[in-house]
Amino acid sequence: MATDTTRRQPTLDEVAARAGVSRSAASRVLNKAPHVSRATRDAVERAIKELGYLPNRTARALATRQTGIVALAISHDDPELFADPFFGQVIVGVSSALEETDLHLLLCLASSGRGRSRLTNLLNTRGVDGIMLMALRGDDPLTHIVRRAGLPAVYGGRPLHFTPQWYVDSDNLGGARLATEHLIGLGRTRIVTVTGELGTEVGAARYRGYREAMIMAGLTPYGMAEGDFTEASGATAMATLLDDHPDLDAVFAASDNMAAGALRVLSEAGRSVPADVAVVGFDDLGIAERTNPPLTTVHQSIQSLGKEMTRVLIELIAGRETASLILPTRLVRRDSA
Amino acid sequence: MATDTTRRQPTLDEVAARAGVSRSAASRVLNKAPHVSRATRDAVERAIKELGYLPNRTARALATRQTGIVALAISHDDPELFADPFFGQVIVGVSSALEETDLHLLLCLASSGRGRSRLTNLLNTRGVDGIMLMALRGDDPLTHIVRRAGLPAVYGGRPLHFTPQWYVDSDNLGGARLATEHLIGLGRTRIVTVTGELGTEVGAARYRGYREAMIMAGLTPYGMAEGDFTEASGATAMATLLDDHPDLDAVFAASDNMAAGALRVLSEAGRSVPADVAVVGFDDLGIAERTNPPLTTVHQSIQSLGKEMTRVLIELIAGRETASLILPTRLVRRDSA
DNA sequence: GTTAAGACTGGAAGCGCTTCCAGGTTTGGC
DNA sequence: GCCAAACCTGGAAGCGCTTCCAGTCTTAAC
Repeated sequence: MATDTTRRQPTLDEVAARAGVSRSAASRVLNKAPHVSRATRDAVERAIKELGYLPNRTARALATRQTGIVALAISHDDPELFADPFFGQVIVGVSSALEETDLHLLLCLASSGRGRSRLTNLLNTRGVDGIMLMALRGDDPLTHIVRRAGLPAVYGGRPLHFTPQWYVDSDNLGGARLATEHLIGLGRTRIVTVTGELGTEVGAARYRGYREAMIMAGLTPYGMAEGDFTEASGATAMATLLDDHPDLDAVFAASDNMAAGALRVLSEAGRSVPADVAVVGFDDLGIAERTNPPLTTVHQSIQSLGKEMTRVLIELIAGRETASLILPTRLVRRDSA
Repeated sequence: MATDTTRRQPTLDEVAARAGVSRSAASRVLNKAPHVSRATRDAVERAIKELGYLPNRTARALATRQTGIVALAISHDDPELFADPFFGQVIVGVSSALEETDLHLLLCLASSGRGRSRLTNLLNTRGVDGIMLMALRGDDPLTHIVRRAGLPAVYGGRPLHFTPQWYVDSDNLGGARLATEHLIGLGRTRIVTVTGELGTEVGAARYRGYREAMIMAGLTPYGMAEGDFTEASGATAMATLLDDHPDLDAVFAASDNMAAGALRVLSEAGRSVPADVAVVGFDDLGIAERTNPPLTTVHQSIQSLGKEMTRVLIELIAGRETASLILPTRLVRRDSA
């Protein structure tokens, strides 16, 4: 069914023959290896041009044991959540870093068991040169699989209870502290927090940041309710908090989505933001500008996260020295606090 | 730098040796080829298990001339727009269709010239078995590149002025007609439209649907303004339309984003929705539920689009017969109309 | 008891590239 | 003018798998 314009690509042998040199010589000029005379180089290059030769990726991969492909694996229970702009940003970052290399990006949605086993197989059959992992739960089997495969691996974010050798993460702790300190600086004292899932490192770190800031300011953490980063969970959590602490005067939500939910509940409860209650979110991924009022939030650059992960992975693959890193976050002031 | 657990994977030769058969025999059981005796099969399978053998992807690819990888290329001027949930949905759809096969997904963001040349190279070096293309402008050079590569290719949406042999598209024309007819059914007669870019097939088709519905109902298209599918452009267009046709009583926006912009402008202009002006959008990708009031819109399933594209591509690669298709759209009634 | 049609099997030739090695040519320092 | 060191070169051996082919061995029909 495929169109038949598939004229067989010329091979290196044909190039060599046309240039009147051996295949090894041709290969050498192809790879810009040393020990090639000017004459040979010219002849081969001309032959390449005339034949429109392009090296076959697979053959080269077999000989060099390098596929030229890196995987980005996203592990999540619910594939739907992949539609979150978050992942789009990661991909944009990764792609931009890859653009200067001749590595390509293989995307693996490893949500189901099937997806995970496909990924395992991909790694064990040496289908990729390295892998980037995102959104892992603490006990994700993927961590073992990856470790066992013995492939260069970089984590985006750190799983809870396991710090991988190489990772890139946002400064969740610092960001949460920033947010809380901002609220404190506004004179608020009855500050509550809507946390993300505490079973994830992100959720836990942002909660820790809140607590640390409160305690360092001599305040006692005033109240908390756990959400799961979604808008709906933010609304539920906010409702609970209003019940338990009717006199709260500020809330730090560990995600913009949850902050949006909180904002809605607050407005329904007749509290005005920021007059009665100041609100700060976390992420700054678009939605923050569209809430009412626009959300003061902690900005993290997800594109940079993707870009840096990729950079680290490239170094790893090249066998060069590199290091994990934590990317800074910063407060973006809008109207909600 | 890579962890050293990389114990070299056993090869098929080793499996054959251990099973006491030839490599060809081993290969045959691996590929479930006929003409293998029970004894041979058992011996090989045991050896495979004992050695933990897994075939090397690259070697197999070289021998079969099949990489087991398909590309999804997204061409867009602005890589940022990739963060739109739209693409996430496509990917979820593609992944789910791929899950039952042993094909993997290579993602190419071909926005820049560099990205495009990387893609060209990937195709010409036989790096993938087939390709899916999305978001092409009418004159995108990618169409030529792909055609020349002579690889199975499936388009998601049709470029303007060029109907590819294989594509999967949403029924934009029908959807727009549905939306407009709904407005007409509500008794509105001064219906305007905010179009998407008319230089794209989607934009043009949705505009055509609006016109056809109007004319078939004996109404004259009441006014139009071109946007580019974004919220900002929708706001601008709406402002223009209000200026030109102060008495309009309904608007069909060719995307939910633009509808959201229109909604904002209408509310600022003191028009109440749907009482004064009824509004219908297009896409139904999440934002429609969050506008104020919630948006009546035309639903299209982007996940299905991705899934179907993949299905068609798989058939193409397998050399089986298949066909392009147009996916139905349907009206989702909420509060704006 | 033949014999022809199948069922198996292993050898060998690929797939298209890289890279080691040994031999042959140049260099340049003295 | 001599010799070691450096430079070039092509042959050949891989990389790990599939597949064609020509044999050998069964089977079963007559």
